[in-house]
Amino acid sequence: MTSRRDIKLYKRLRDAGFRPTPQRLAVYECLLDMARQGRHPDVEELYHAVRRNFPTISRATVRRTLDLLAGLGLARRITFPGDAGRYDGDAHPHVHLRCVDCGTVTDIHVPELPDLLEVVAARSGFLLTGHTLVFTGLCPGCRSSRREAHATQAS
Amino acid sequence: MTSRRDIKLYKRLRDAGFRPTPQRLAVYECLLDMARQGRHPDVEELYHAVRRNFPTISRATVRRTLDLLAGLGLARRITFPGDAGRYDGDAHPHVHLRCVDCGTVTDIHVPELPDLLEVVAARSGFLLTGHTLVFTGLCPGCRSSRREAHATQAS
DNA sequence: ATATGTGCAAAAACTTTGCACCACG
DNA sequence: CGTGGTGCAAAGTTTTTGCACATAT
Repeated sequence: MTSRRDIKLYKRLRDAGFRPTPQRLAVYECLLDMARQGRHPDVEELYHAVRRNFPTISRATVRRTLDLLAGLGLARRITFPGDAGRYDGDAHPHVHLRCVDCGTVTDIHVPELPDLLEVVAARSGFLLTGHTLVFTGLCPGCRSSRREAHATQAS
Repeated sequence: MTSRRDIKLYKRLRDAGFRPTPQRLAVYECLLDMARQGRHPDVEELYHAVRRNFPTISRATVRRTLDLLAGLGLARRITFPGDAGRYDGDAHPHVHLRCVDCGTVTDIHVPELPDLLEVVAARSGFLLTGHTLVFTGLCPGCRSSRREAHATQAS
């Protein structure tokens, strides 16, 4: 299970004074897999996913590892109102879009984002270290199904 | 306590088929007061604040009212990783800055935001209805105190 | 050896929900 | 009257914490 990709984490952990335990590598591996599929798991989902390859891991370790990864900048924690905390293995600055109807979360990389970051940093005097940018609305699919619904019941 | 400002809420509620109860007006009033001071209370804080003028109100009503206001677009719910949900009485699109050291949350209105909204909408096909934009980092104050700390302990 | 990390389970924190009573329309 | 709203308390979720055992340096 341990792939080439884990080497990055291995070194990163050592450099930061943490131990590259199998649990941590497994959680990271799993998180990256899900990110590649555009999935943003919560602790429970990740726990079950990791468990398939690492049957003895505990929820607490999954959570602690995720927070550790987030602290190292290797993962990002995103919170949506009315939802458990989720984690994204894609650490590059990007925006999350959440459909209020079907609940799916989509990643979108906008080229204007770095500019916005600079503007915010300049205007605030903050030293920026992270961000959580969530837009909510109706996804294309739910827009059309909602139109149909209206057309059917109303006038 | 009921001020001119509540008239807006009064009509808004009626129009949407909800009753303009004293509790709702009181919560809204209080939320706006805090927003004017740049504060972003959670349910508990708001509960105690409203209680001073409305001693019988319950936490549940505060929460239900806040969610109602958020649904009407009169308030905004913001969630920060590792923190209870907070509410902002300023419903205009703006960005939140949170200091990871002292925890304070600052509002910042950036003129580039509408542009970003448009780009996101265009690129995604979403019908955007809301957003939660949180940047995290070190505020100017904590930047300097951290420098001092380093200067003292390290080399 | 010793500082770190893990797993389990208990505790805490936050949010939602059911229900009896009240009030406006 | 009936629908919608409130207050209280219980139940449900999610997250944090304490502690004994295991592990890597």
